[in-house]
Amino acid sequence: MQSAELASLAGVTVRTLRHYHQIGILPEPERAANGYRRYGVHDLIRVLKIRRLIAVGVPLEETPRLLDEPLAGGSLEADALLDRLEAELMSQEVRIAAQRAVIRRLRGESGAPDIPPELGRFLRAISGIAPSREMERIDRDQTVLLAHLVGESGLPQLVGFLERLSAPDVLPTLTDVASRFYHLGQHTSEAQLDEFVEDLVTSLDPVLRSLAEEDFALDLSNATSLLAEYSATTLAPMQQRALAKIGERLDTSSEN
Amino acid sequence: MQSAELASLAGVTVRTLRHYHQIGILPEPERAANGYRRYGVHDLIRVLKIRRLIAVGVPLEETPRLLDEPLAGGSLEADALLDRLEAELMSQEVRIAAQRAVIRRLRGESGAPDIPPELGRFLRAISGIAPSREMERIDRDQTVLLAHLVGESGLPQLVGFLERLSAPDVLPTLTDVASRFYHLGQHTSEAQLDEFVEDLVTSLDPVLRSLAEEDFALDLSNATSLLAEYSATTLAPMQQRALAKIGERLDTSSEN
DNA sequence: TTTGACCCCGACGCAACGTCATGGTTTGGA
DNA sequence: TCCAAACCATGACGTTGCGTCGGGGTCAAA
Repeated sequence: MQSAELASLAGVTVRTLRHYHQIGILPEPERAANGYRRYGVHDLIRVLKIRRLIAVGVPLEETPRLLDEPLAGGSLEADALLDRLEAELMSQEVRIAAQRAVIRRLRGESGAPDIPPELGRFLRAISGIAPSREMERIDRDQTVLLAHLVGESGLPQLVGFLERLSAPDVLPTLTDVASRFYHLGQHTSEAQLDEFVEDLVTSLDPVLRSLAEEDFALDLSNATSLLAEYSATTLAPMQQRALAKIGERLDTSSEN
Repeated sequence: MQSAELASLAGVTVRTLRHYHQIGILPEPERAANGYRRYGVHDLIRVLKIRRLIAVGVPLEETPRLLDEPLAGGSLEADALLDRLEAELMSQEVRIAAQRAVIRRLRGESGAPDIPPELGRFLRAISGIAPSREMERIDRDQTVLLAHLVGESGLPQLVGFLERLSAPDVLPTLTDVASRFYHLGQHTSEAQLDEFVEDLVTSLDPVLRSLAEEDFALDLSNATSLLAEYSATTLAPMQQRALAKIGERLDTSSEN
């Protein structure tokens, strides 16, 4: 037999045989006068065994241990091996299941694949009123950031928070406020800015208070600098001023 | 932010950031006077998005396509992407299920991991009478070879064949014959050899005939040379002679 | 004698980083 | 004030199981 014949008999490629020679798990056979390798049936058997082992997940380098001395109390070692292999498979299955869960939820929410699936529907609820794709992107970026900063444990809280904000009784107010926020810009007068802040606080403050009472407390204390940096680098100056004023108002009103 | 800070915030290693720079999916930020990279919150967001994508199975190189233009009719592309990802996961699950099935059967049969699990119990049935580990190994090797040569489609046939041979009414005869075959050697006289062949044919011929009638026809025609080579290189001369004689006897007796 | 179809060896490529090796910078504490 | 610890940087090799060139000999049939 020469290489191609052995390869086709064993169901592998010639390159595979060469690889097995290189890493030393398949002994080099004798050569013919022209330098060609001449394989025998024992080489075929060896390759077949190797393939059986990799089929159950054994790494190539470990195959010699199992092939060259499978007799000496092999049962124990074999059991341990099977345990290791199955543990590996189980962990892979867990990973795959998690990935599929995410994919399914992404499908259900029809969201982009780079946002947390739990928040997709809230984003969709607001995306309609964003006046530009740029604004949409900003919302999404901020969502990604927030979702990560609150951590896995904070995610349900965040979801509850957004659920409250997108409830039928609040949503119209919210979209109105958001739309006005989007359109803040250089053309906005000082009076208009103050009016916006006033409207926002009076319309949303009750909701925020009720949320605070319901223990929806998200701890973002060690993330404020990041969020501040985000605003500073992405929002229009007028929008930043609005945020600052809102912050002041909420601080003073919560001191009561 | 410098590297370590961004890395810990994003839940990755510094090396990972460097890798993302190298393959161009994360833009190099500006440097401080000392050459250190100075990251901003947008870099953090970018890394977080990348991590979300790889978490669902997107290869790193494809992330820019999804991150830099997720808005233009993205829904279609996103759906196709999810389809691809899920298909990939499904194929992995199939592979894993197959591997686990093999492992489970190996556990059940408690066989070595390099033999087909379906044949493990037959091997065990004979392994007890093999007079040496060498003989055991030969049996196992031959089994591996045979199982591969008959192919996936032939395996059930082979199993049926062996089932018949290891049925309670035949097994004692078989073990007796096998044991005598194992012990053939230089010390065996010509008369003893002939006697063995005779005994074997008379005791097993009926079984073989009944199997032949039941359509247990295994086509090994294009494998005879391999099997012959195997015998020639592993069996004792006397054992080879026995096989040859058995072959002759069966040929002539089947001509009837 | 010219194709194909074999054979050989050597070496790079892949995916997503881990892990040195080597050297500069900054900072808090003895 | 000086040192150790903890940052930062670049560069390069290692991992897994082969696929895929590139360059060059060998052997059969046409």
